[in-house]
Amino acid sequence: MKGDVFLDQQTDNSINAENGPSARQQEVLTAVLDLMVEEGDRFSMASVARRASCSKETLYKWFGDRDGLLTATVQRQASKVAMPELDRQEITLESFRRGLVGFAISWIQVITGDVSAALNQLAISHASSGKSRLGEIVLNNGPSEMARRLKPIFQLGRDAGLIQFDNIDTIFRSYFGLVVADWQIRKLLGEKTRPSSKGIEDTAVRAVDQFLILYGVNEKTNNINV
Amino acid sequence: MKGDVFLDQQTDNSINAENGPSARQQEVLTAVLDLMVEEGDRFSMASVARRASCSKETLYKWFGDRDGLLTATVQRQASKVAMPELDRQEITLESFRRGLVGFAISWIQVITGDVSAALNQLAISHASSGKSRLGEIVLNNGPSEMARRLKPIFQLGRDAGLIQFDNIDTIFRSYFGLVVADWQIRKLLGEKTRPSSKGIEDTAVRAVDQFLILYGVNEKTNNINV
DNA sequence: ATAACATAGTACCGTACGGTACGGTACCTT
DNA sequence: AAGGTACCGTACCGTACGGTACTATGTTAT
Repeated sequence: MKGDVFLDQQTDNSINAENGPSARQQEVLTAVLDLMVEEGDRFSMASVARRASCSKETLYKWFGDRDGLLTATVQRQASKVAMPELDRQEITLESFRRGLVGFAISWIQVITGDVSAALNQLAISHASSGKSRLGEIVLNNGPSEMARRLKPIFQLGRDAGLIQFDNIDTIFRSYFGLVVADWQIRKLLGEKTRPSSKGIEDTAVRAVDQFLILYGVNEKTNNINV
Repeated sequence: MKGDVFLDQQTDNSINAENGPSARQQEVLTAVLDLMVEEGDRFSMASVARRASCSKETLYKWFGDRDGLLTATVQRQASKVAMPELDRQEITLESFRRGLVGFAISWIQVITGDVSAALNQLAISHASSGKSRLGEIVLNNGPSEMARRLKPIFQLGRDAGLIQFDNIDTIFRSYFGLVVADWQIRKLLGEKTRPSSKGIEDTAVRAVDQFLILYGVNEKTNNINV
């Protein structure tokens, strides 16, 4: 009998809440990510088991069901996608600009990469039917995380007298738009041609130039937020 | 025998190439679109037949297979999504600005709407596994179509001495970024809160203001493209 | 040593769905 | 009236897949 407390002595093998997935479990998640990149959402649990050399039963014991497996993979990987960092020490206009350009370059590289695209595609597929929280997770680790990282930087820039703005959300949205532009949606819709490093760099430099025209104080009268 | 020309006298009931889908066929496609909005990609052929009050056999006779049905729906609908128009007659700075703002408002409304989101989500899901051309179709009717409509407008603006730029692709990308910003990706990832009309208007006005700062000639020294 | 447990491998079950076949009906043409 | 065509409704088939059960093989703890 399934619910019998005397027979039901199995220990709990699902992901450890505090330590996160074990080494072996992470191997499995890596395999899942590979399959995501290769086949989108169309891989089966059997194919995961095959790829990871584990049994299906183990998958279910560890992750509950398919959704749990996807969620664990996205959760682990979304935060792992090499996200740009900005050095808070530097504070001259030139170093500030350099920092923003570097951030922009990394960002464009990430969103036009296969891993990020696969995660977003999967999350978007699932978001449409509201069955899982993958969309939320990716949103939280993508755009929202970028906002979290950038906003303090903008504030530093303002404190240093380099830029000015009223609304932190608005300035973030401007930066987002100028940097990401249509790169992401084109990639998500399957456009094959990835931009060259040169193309990415040019876009980033131009985006930051424009951003500083709009919000920089050195560029005199141009700021509409005064 | 299947290929026997004498026995194989059936007429071709698939979509007429020159006239497009018949009225009845369009009814079916409308039902499919509704299901797309409601359930994403997870509706079955049986549910389509039920909703459209037609037989599955008819679906297959008309559209070949599930992919054909999806393609027909996306193809018909993607171009139908109420896309902003710009009046080419007016040519003063203020009317030019008004035109750009109106276009931006419509655009944001479209991409944050359920129909557009459903089409993009479906196309993105299918793009990941490269099995169908839905991504291409949506890309062609979305971003690429916007570019086709906007570029001549920009050229008009340049001819009228209102804006200046070197590269038509670059100026389009700037406009795209400032207007679309993160609205679309957030919607695609399932963010529930739709922006208010006021919020959309504000964004559009701000985007165009910034756009004109970057590219307008009246705004003096600010243009980096001189 | 031996008992308890974890895991790989595999067989199996139920179901959902894409696709096909067929009977019945309405309409159109001759 | 008779034949043909298009269509609806439904039953059916094969397959793929999520999920479960069972066995065999270590591995660890006592």
